[in-house]
Amino acid sequence: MARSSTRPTSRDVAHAAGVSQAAVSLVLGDKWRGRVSETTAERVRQAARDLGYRPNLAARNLRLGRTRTVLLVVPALTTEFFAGVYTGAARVAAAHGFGVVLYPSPEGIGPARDPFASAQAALDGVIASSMAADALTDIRGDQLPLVMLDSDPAGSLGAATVNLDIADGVRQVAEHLLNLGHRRVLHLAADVPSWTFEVRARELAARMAAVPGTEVRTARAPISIDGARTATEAALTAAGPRPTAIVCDDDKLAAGAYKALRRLGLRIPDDISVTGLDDLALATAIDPELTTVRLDAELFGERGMRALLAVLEGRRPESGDIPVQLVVRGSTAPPRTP
Amino acid sequence: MARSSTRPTSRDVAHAAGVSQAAVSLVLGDKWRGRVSETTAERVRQAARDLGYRPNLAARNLRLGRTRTVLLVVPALTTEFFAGVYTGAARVAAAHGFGVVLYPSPEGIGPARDPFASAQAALDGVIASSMAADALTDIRGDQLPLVMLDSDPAGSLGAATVNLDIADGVRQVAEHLLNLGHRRVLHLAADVPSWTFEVRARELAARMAAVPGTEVRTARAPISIDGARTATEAALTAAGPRPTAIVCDDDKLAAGAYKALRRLGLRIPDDISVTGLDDLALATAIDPELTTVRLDAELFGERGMRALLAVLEGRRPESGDIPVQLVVRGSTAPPRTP
DNA sequence: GCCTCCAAGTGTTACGTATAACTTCCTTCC
DNA sequence: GGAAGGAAGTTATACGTAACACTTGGAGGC
Repeated sequence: MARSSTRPTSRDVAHAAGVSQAAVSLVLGDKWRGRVSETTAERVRQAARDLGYRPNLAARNLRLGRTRTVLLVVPALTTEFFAGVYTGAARVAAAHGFGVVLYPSPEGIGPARDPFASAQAALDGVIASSMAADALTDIRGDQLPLVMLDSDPAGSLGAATVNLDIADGVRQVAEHLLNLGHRRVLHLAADVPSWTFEVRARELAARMAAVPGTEVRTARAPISIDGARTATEAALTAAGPRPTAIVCDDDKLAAGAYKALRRLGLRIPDDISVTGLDDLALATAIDPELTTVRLDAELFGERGMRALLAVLEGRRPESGDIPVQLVVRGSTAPPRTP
Repeated sequence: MARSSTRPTSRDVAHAAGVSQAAVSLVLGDKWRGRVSETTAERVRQAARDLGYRPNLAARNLRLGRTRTVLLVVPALTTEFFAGVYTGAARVAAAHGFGVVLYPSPEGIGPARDPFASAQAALDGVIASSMAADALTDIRGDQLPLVMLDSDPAGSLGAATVNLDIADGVRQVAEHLLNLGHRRVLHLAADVPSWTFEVRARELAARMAAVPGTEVRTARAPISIDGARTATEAALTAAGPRPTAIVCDDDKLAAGAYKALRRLGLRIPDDISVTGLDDLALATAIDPELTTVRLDAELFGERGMRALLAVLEGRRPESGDIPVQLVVRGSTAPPRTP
């Protein structure tokens, strides 16, 4: 009988089934067709079940030289957006026998900022959000296959990129506001150095500038409700004509803008329109519901994982941005008076 | 020179430094004092740096028979609550040389529901939220050290438990509402079979029953804004006197209740009071700001990890529930008329 | 001058798995 | 009846690391 104190190994299973360890490996690895008889295979499977055998992953990983595990580096877990990205990536990964380990780029996790130290797991590759760029120096150190999410295709050091078509989303927002008649816009920008936010600023400016008489002012805020509230209040109490619409870099900032507007006694959308970007649950929790751009987070994660699998298999990753769509709700309306 | 195509091993480092592989292991493992001279040690470290050596974790894990990696099983990533739990757990883990791998119990991730298959990594232990109970059968299969978060201390099969003092939080909510004069309460309950929600129902009922003339009705809803809205609308349009307060099992449900009340033309808190539980960012994003119970998610995670470390080292985990605190905001007021 | 002891290493092994290479036995075919 | 070939396994090995047991050369003690 096997030693009960320690986990059973494939050798224990072999002994119990009266075969060699190699046979166990063949059977459980599903490579036994034509090499082991059906009856023996069943005997092995039964023994494995009886002993509660689980293969030692460390040994398997060492032997195979790969782990079928990838790391997903995200900026934070505070919104369901990256939860969606994980879900999509994990679904594709599972279909290919891969696992996904999550590394939330830390804010205050402490000294071990190294994702590899933190995740301990041996990895085959990495998918990283550009917003978590601070964690990436370590990653480029190892030369693990890398896929960047929402990152500048030109400046990614040759890593494959998968992008949402944020530029088009901002374009849709701008057209929507212009069509409603807005000309003076406040851009509530995320105070985070990341390509995905630079794109918003650039595209909004370009689109508005195409129409004469428009004006875009910019306020910067950290991505938090309170930070956005403060920045919005400051921007709206400053000198000059009040903007008729606020374009926010994401929904969380928009929620902060809502709070500022309530404090200032301004009504949405009567006095001022507000738009977001993400379409989180938050967008329909606030009143009025937020006009925003829906991002398909799960598809984003799926595409990221598929791109990484392509890199791992030496194929070229699928190209083309992921489409996004404006969702018009109650927070936008024509400006009151021209 | 080392083969450039494949990752350098400790043997490559040894060769470069002109020492044996054993010496490299001693130096880099920080066990060289009195065994290797300072100059040799420095030479080894330099060689390791030059080659960009990273130890092969699979080999180390196999050799040591442990991975210094634990799995954190959470029900979902859709709120910042479990992000906080992760942050706390990861902080403590890092201080002890451990890594934390996240397994969000899937809703629709697909066939590989097995956390071990999904996380691939070899694990030393598991911390699991009771809300993710569906994933736990596999976990009990292996006899990995296990710590349960927010789980019935009596029914946890001997696993260590770490709990928030939810009962006390509900008690505080009930006292607050009773003091304001509320007697007819609707309990908007999460339609999830979990101890942490059972506690809420039990404690609320007990506390209200202590005062004569009180009445607690219950509505069940899935934990989503829309589900909560629907359930609340149904409950409030049913026959019988309208409740003067709604006690929600968490903040997300409260946000749904807000939407239902807006649709029904009822004002908060004038017509009806609402309370939540969690104190998410959402709680201050909605209008009026939500009276709720603040849970210290990070401390929860820290305590969970410390308990698991205790189990791994054969010590007894710290006992005692984690205190929580009522935060009174604008969503509660005395009922209009008695 | 010989024994002891310590510093500074090296040789070797085991962890558990997957698989290439080999063996053995039985059937089939000419 | 002997060779060929396939079915059903087994034997042996390597993956990269950590650590135990051993070696060597010199310093120190009496």
